[in-house]
Amino acid sequence: MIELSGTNASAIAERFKALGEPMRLLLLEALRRGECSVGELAERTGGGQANVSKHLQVLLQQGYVDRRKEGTTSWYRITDPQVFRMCELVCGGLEQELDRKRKLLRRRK
Amino acid sequence: MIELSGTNASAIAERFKALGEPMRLLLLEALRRGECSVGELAERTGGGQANVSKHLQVLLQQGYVDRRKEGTTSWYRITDPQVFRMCELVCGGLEQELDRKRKLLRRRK
DNA sequence: TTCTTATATTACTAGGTAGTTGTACTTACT
DNA sequence: AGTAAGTACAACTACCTAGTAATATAAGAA
Repeated sequence: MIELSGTNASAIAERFKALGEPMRLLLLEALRRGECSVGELAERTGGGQANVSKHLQVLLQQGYVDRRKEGTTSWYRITDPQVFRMCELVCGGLEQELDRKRKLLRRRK
Repeated sequence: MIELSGTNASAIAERFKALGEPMRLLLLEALRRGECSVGELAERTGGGQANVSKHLQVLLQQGYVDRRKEGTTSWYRITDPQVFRMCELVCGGLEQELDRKRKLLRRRK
């Protein structure tokens, strides 16, 4: 088991950081339906081609997505659906956090 | 249920980004044992007082930790242990990723 | 009050990164 | 060969942020 301390903290932080960007989350969400090309990902997310390609490299390096080349097009797909389990956890935390802040606002009235 | 798209992507990314920093992961790990003051957290992590304090503000804002003031000292504690579930998931992914890269290296020999 | 302790905040610097533009590369087609 | 399409990459800019040093704030002790 990898411990959350010392040298490993950097590697683990890198993996979290890769998810800490709205565009990359949108790309993962778009890939949820299945394999997709760079061009179509750019369309779905509304991002520029070069930018989408660059973000995909980050996700690829961290192993969140995999790539398959066919002719001139690159097909990307989710490597490990566990990513979405993490998103659910962080969404749950987000809901709790929103509730907490709503209560604080109510208390101030 | 919060959807991973549109406006929410930014809020979710913020929560991931808060975990995408080695020092903040070290702080969470240090807090795993229980409530702790800023000074002791600085000692345990080897960070400067100002830096530790600033990182704690980020974790506080994202709701990962909670604060209790007593005299001049601030006591921080983990709000939701689910954070560590996320760390386990990302650690699992990290191990898979390391395995994958080891295999790639072996194949090149 | 004055001094000390613990924490938060400000100002600053250096390094990192998202987004864009332009371009190179690769493959397929005619 | 030449052309077109799809992707990756390099250079650039603007912004963000981690870390540090200095200072501010607040509570308690002498």
